[in-house]
Parts: sequence; C-alpha cells; structure tokens
Amino acid sequence: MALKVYNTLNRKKEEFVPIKDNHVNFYVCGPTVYDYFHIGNARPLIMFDVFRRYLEYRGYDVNYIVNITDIDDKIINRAEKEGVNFKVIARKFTDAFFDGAKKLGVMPATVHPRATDNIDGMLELVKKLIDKSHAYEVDGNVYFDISSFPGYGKLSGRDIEQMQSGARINVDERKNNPLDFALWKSAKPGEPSWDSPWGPGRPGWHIECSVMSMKHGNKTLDIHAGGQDLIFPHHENEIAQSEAANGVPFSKYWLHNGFLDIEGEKMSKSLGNFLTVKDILTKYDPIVIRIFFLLKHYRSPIDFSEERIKEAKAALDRLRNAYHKIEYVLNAADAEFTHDENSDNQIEAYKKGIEDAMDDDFNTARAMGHFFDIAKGINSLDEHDKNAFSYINAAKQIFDTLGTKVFGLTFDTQKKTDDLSNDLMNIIIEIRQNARAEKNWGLADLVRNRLQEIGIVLEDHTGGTSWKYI
RNA sequence: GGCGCCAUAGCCAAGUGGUAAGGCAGAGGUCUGCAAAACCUCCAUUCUUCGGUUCAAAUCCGAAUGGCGCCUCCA
Repeated sequence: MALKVYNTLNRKKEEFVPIKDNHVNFYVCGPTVYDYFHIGNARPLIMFDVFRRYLEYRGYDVNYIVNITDIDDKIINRAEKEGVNFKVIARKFTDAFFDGAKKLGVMPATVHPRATDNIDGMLELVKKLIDKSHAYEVDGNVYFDISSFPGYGKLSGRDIEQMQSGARINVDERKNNPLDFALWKSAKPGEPSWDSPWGPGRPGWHIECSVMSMKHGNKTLDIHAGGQDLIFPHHENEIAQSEAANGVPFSKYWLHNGFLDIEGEKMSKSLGNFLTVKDILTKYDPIVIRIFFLLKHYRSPIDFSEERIKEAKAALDRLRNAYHKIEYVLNAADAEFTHDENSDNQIEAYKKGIEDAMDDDFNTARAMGHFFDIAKGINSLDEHDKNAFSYINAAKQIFDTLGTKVFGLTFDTQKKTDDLSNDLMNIIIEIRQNARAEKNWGLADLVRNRLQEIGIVLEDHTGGTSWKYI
C-alpha cells in the first residue's frame, strides 16, 4: 500500500511521491526561543519526529530540517525585561529545547539552522523581492505586497477581500495594504540589528523559514510541517514570499498538527495552565508523554490532563509488561524451540497492520492498537510451549524496530544493570525462594516489600521469580 | 462577520459504503501462601438529531443542534 498524507493545500489525502526519487526534504517550523517550550510544542516535535523515522523505515532518504528562530520581537522583549543581550535569552532556551527534545526521545534533525546565521540569505531574498516588485521599502521597513502575488490565501483558503474588510484597525499606516507583512523591520535605538541597504534592522517573522528551507532543502520542499495555527499567517506568507521569488511551488505537501488543550481549556499563561515540558518531565516518564501523543491521530485536538496521562502510563505499562515477558522467556529458554509457521503469519499480519495504519496519513492511534494485539498474543502464550519461539522472536523484532526505532518507545524497563547487581538479585531471589519453601511468608514478604521501596518489583511465576524496575 | 474542523460505550479512541479495533475504568471467574502481572467472560443491535442517496451508511449528500480552532503573538 502506498503512503498517503493529508495535504492542507488541497484538504485531501494524497499519495506521497517525493519530487526526486526517494529523497525527501522535510522542513518543520522549529521553536522561537524566547521561553521554555511547552507541552503543546511537544506535539509537533514528537509526531513529526515519528513521521521522519517512519519515512526512513520505509527506505526514504530524509533530509530533516528543524530551524531555530533565535531573533524575534518576543526574544528582544524578554531580553530587555531581564536586562541582558538577546543572545543570552536565545542561547538559554535553545539549550533547553535541545535538552527537552533529547529527553523526549526526539532524534536530532539532519540540520538545525539558526535564523541569526542566515541574515545574509534573508537580505538577498528581500532584495530579490524588491527587484521583482513584490516588495517595497518605507522608512527602513520592507513590506511584501500581497496584491502582487495572485495565489495569496491558497493554503488557508482565505479570500483577500474578505480579510481586508475584517482587518483590525490598528494597522501600520505605512503599509499599502493592511495585509502586507514585514520582510525587514527597521531597528529602534538599542535593539539588536544588522546592516542592510535600508538601514539597520532585523528580519520579519516569516522570512527566516523561507531562507533556511531553501538553503538546506530545496526551492520546492517535499514536506513542510507545523502546528495548525501556523497555517495563517506564517505559512501563507512563507508561500507568498518564496514563490514570488522563485516562481516554483514552495512545498509539495503541507502537514499540520492539531492543538492541545489542558483539562478542556486552551493553554495560556493568563489561565495559569501553562505547562512546560521541563516541568512535566520532572513528574512523568518522557516515554509516557510520547505514547500519550501517539494514542491519538495527529490532526485531531488532544486534551492533556492527569487522567489522560495515567491512562497513557497504564497503556505503556501493558506493552512493557509484555516485553518483559518476551525477555524473561527468551533468557530462561534453553533455545530448543521449533519453528511455527502460524506464528510467523500472525506476526506478519500485525506488522502489515501497523504499516498500513502508518501509510494512511500516519495513523499512529490505529498502529498502536496492533501493538496491544501483539501484547495480548505474547501474554496468552504458554511460556513453556516451545512452539512459541517464532512468535516471541518475531514479536520482539516488531517491538524493537517499529516500536523503538519508529515510534521511539522504550519497552525495556531494566536500567543498565551491572553483573554484580544481577548476581545480588539472583541471590536475594534464591534466599526468598527458600523462605517461601519453608512457608516463612513474613520473611518472603519483607524481602518483596523492601525491594519495592527501592523501585524493584518481584513477580512470582510457576517456574521461578522475575524482577524488574517500576 | 469570514474560513475551517469535530460529534462513536462511564472515560479516551480507531474506523478506508458491507454489518462497531484498541486502551483505561468497572463486574465476575482462573492462577497465586498472599501480592503483582497475566488470562477467560461480561461491558455500543449501535455511532448527536432529522431527512436523503444506496441492495447496504458510523462512513456519502442536505439540514438542525452542540463543541472547537483560525482570522492578532502562538505548535
């Protein structure tokens, strides 16, 4: 089955065909580093990371670009408030972004370009737009003239005239048209600035993405992605300035993720429900956050709450328990298993189910359902049945490849355990088994309870006792 | 006012015109010294409502109702 993606440009699912062979230029709008990134920012970060991994799993050569916007009004405002250079703010929250992303299991992009490293490219693009009469300069500011670009509004499905009638009153008087947007802003005294033909200034909000995607990707990207709120004006403006300059489509496919609410309400600082990833990770396993997002389709709205997270944790634990059984059986086995064709076929069917789900506009929620089916299959197996070998082995493969490499989930709850710890655990378990044999339940329970206090769970089976970290 | 999205069990959620995946919670049972984990059984004759198309609709069309988003910085 061919991969299909929902393209915001046409509002339809389309077959995914890269522009050139199996090469994919995939650009995601990264953070503006003016604050710690929040749980809502984590959604595109995690979901598009999974899409990227799946494309690679499918054999595509993915050039994955996630920019850092490190110059912007919000950064300048914060720097002013704290009385530091804007670079201090940008550096601090760029570091926090990379740190959080790493903890969430997000793979580093092929390249993470920064806006401030690309000022020259932006100046060139602005010049080109002026030369082509798509932009005009007023008092050191350069604006894009949207009336010069007939396709304006095609991504967001907006009509220019209707937008003009509904435009806010507080528009910049210097613009020819209220909807024209800034490509270059003149600097006020004391503000960070770069020299330009129009005087000292800084780039407008949208220009950095156009420049960085062209530089590190192509004039026409295969995929451009971001949050739904970026459709207008950000992505609309990127299209206008890029296509006006290059005369070719800016991106073949546009992907947009749905919003996240907190307890049914929009997240905002004024409501006091603003949750940063940094804070959340002090409370929850990052992989729980990952599976929380994976359990729902990326384009739907998602609601974040304690209860949802508890459910996500329970779901993850179910998969981890199954994986724990896989390892327990494989380790305990004498490796005298016979081949079972039925199990092979069954597991092939699960694998195909997951791939079909992902091929259908990255339906991770459906894909996860198949993982639970596999978990059930593992849990139902008689661990002493030698015919179970191929099923268990194949299941492990699916967990390790699709589960870990594509979805970025970790199932192995065993921390890095050294030989000494393993030996000690075996001794403790042996002593407790002796106590149990003598029906010394007090001692047996004491051992189990004390271990639980330090995060180790003992599980008695008919054939012995296994242990794992919580 | 303009543009767009959504409505499936107690909760979350998938659903590709052919007769409702999965997870959580709950009830009963099995296993166990007790736990934990797991397994088995039960838990939507029905998909907000009303029309329509069709042999067949949760899926397509229309309308109503109820939520939500964007149009201003936002992932």
